[in-house]
Amino acid sequence: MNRTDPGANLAALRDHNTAVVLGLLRCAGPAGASRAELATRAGLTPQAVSKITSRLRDTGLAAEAGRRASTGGKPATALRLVPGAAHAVGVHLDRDALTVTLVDLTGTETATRTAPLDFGAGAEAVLDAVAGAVTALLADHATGDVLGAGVAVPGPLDHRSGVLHRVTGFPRWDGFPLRDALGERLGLPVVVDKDTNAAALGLALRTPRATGSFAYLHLGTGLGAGLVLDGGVHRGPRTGAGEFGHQVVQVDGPLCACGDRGCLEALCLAAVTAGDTARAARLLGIGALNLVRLLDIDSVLLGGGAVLARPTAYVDGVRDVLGGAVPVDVVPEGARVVVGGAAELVLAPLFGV
Amino acid sequence: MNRTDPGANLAALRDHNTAVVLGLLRCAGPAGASRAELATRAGLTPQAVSKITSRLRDTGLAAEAGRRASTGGKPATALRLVPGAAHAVGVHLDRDALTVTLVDLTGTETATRTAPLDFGAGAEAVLDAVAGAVTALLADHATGDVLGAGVAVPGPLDHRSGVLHRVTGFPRWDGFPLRDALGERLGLPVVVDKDTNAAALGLALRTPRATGSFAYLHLGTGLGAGLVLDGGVHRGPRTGAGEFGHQVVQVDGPLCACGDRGCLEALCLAAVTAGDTARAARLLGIGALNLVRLLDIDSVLLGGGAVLARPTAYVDGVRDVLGGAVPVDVVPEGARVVVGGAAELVLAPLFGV
DNA sequence: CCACTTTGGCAACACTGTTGCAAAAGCGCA
DNA sequence: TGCGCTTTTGCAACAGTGTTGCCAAAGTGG
Repeated sequence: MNRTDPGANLAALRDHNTAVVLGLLRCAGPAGASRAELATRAGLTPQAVSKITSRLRDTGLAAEAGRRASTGGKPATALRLVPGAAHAVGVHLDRDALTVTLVDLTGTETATRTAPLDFGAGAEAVLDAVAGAVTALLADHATGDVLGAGVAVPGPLDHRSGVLHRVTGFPRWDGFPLRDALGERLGLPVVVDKDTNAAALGLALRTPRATGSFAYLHLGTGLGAGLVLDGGVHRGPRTGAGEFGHQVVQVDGPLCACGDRGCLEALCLAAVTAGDTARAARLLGIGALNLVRLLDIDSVLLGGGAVLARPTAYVDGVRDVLGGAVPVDVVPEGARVVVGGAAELVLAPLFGV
Repeated sequence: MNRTDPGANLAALRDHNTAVVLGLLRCAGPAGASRAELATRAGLTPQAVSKITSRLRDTGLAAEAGRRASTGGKPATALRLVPGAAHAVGVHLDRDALTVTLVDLTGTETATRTAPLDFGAGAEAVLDAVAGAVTALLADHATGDVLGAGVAVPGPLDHRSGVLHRVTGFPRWDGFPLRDALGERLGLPVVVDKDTNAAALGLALRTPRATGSFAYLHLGTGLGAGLVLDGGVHRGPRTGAGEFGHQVVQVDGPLCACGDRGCLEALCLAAVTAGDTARAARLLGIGALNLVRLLDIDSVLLGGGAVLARPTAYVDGVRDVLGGAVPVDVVPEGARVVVGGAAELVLAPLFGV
């Protein structure tokens, strides 16, 4: 038996409950929620919620927001997050583009910039570009409290240490300590994760009534997945989870770049290249079906360049294979889901995710 | 964002820490562990551990077990679980056999009975058989404290409500409330789960230094999996996770009983029937590789009738496909892993699993 | 105008793990 | 043998959590 969750003390208890309340407040949105509502939803007593929200108001993270209509007694006082109380930077490093964004405590994007990028130019050049873009973004929209920067990168890496592994096609990045290097440049705490995981995290926090488990399938220059199980991103012990594209769906099929045969990614991308969207969508659906059956997830969300170019075709094709077992949709934010999710890497701990 | 883990109060904090300490004691085995060791491992202060273990000694769950050798100071007092302080019953309902077992607090099997069973005979007959076997088992090995009975069943069901879904080939069981019906007969709390989940849980608790994530692959009359992610059994919202056998690995392949084409189970079982163990093992390995890549798990354990009949052939075949990515082994307990795991369904909450 | 309901705060409380200090019990060296 | 040192454990007082009991505030509905 492993012990990943060790003993907890009173401070941990307080932080946990505070995160739960903050999460409920975030879900409630600008309309807010009353103390009594929070108590019911969190399973705490009203008094406990009163104490917790009192601390939050002292910190400035939450504030009262008017009265609700009465339901037969004293009208409730709505509490809501103060959006400007904290900010986070999101960075999306793609093969040919750099996107940076600034989000507030509620996850709303305040400002976004995009610039072309040559990811293959090496660490120094890319770090310069990122630092420049982030500094300019912060200068234009000066805010007091920037908690840190979340960075979404394609390819394998170690989430905890923030070190890149072998980024396919970019050997110069092998083993680069991105988190520490960028953290030093920016003078901010930095969190690094795979682009698919960032997107999945963003969706988990963003969707108003997100279900407990879902998969984000990203079909772009590659094919990968971000998995949210029981409300949290499943990264695996080595941040290697989500290798959705290299599942074998055709034993002894065509050779894939990874060396195996019949990988879903190879088949799917071949269909995309051939312009056979129907076949690509069907193959994507087969992979999704395998995943749904193995993990019993609640819904499937599609994204990535290929999907966003022909959204309805892919949604219909995948739905057709899944046969209504679970809902299928395209991510509402489109390509922005990744950079938004990157920023959420910084905010998520506040909400206990 | 979902809120599956709501607010916690002091009682929850105490229970959590108690479970952590009990889990560590169970890992320590008969040799036990000192208070200082427990404190380090749990991340608690020695005083907190002293208080917690004091409560455990009052309850009778733990006891002192002699002195350790000194390491330069006062020698430590070893604490260990009292095996007989609590017992649990495990029931394994298979298509043609019934196995019941009695385990103590440490998960050690005290007594086991096996009898032939006609699962298709319907609920009443099977319940009679189970009740008879359990009563006889308890009469022979009278112990004071039996916490409950865990039941492992093949086929889909709802773990939380204990209601069976459609058990393949046995329509008479559709929608049967097994947990409540058996609970009433036995006069004990009953927990129901899929056989593969029970096995995985047993392995998670049993293995001395279990890694955080692994998969138990069961190749018998069907092909299924039990998944342990981050130390806990992943069942999915509807207890539907682990449908490992119906992943498509051959697009447009041969028809499977489930209606799809190219399912791993159909291909694998065909190879088993044809006596082509090498092919069956290779196919199993391909499925395992898909799973390892998707979830980044630490190890793969094989079980089930077909595997246990030719263990080395399967282990070698699967290892060959996985290429050393993760360790592969056959479950040490053999077929008993399921009934042992069934009993652990009852004990697991004590240890916070 | 008066019950009644609902919301939320104040004060006292019970219980958690924590801190400070001391005793117990061994080792090692003079 | 005596002394200092280390390590383990316990007692007592403490800080801080959520809880309970009670009550004021502020609406609705008769």
